[in-house]
Amino acid sequence: MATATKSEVVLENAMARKLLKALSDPLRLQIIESLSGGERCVCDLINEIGLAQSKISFHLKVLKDAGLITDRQTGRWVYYQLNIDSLNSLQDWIELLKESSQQPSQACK
Amino acid sequence: MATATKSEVVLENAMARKLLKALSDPLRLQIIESLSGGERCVCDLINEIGLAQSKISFHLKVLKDAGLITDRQTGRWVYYQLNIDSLNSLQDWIELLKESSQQPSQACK
DNA sequence: TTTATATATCAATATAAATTGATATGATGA
DNA sequence: TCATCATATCAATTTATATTGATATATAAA
Repeated sequence: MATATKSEVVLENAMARKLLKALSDPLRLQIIESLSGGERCVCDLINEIGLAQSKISFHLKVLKDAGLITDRQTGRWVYYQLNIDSLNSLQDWIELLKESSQQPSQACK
Repeated sequence: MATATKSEVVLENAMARKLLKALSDPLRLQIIESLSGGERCVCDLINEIGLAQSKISFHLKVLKDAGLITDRQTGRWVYYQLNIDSLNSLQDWIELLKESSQQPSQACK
């Protein structure tokens, strides 16, 4: 795993915060899991997940604003896809967390 | 990356949901980042983060319930540490998401 | 014992986020 | 042009979550 300078870590933290927030809703996770099988148009997501269109649309926007998904429009349809870069960033952030996390504390007194 | 059966994926999803929810608060992220430097007692966290004790305590409980951190008591002090297993699970979950996510959709019509 | 210290919990309140139902936008085909 | 369809947006409401300040618990020191 690549090392990171302090300022890179800080940048990653801000990004991680955004990503994690976006991933913290169960309906958004359903969307993410659906998209993990490949690109989907909104109409398919609505059918698959079986919930109100405005709801799906709202959560897609949250995910897109966080950079977790990208969209492309073709005619009337909009297709969404997972953004692999954001997932990689999140994995990197977790990797950094692990690095020196197992050092025991000094005893308090 | 190891493959996973369908049922393993489902299990991981439930765990991922819990972990992501717990990680979705900025104060909890501060705690996590502090613990990423190694084990800390609550008193140190309070000083480092500079916030009300009951607040820190509340968020530590959320993180612990999610399995992200473990605690050990010594005398009056309680020490918290990141749970590496939970971080690994999260990384694995992300890895699975990526696997076939780049397949393009069929066109809608 | 009594007192002090570290941490946890709780009820009340405040804040943030999600849902709903309606409407808007923008593309297509009749 | 008009009607229809896919998607996005919005205001009002509901629901979930975090904060606050006070109190409880448990350990240890005096």
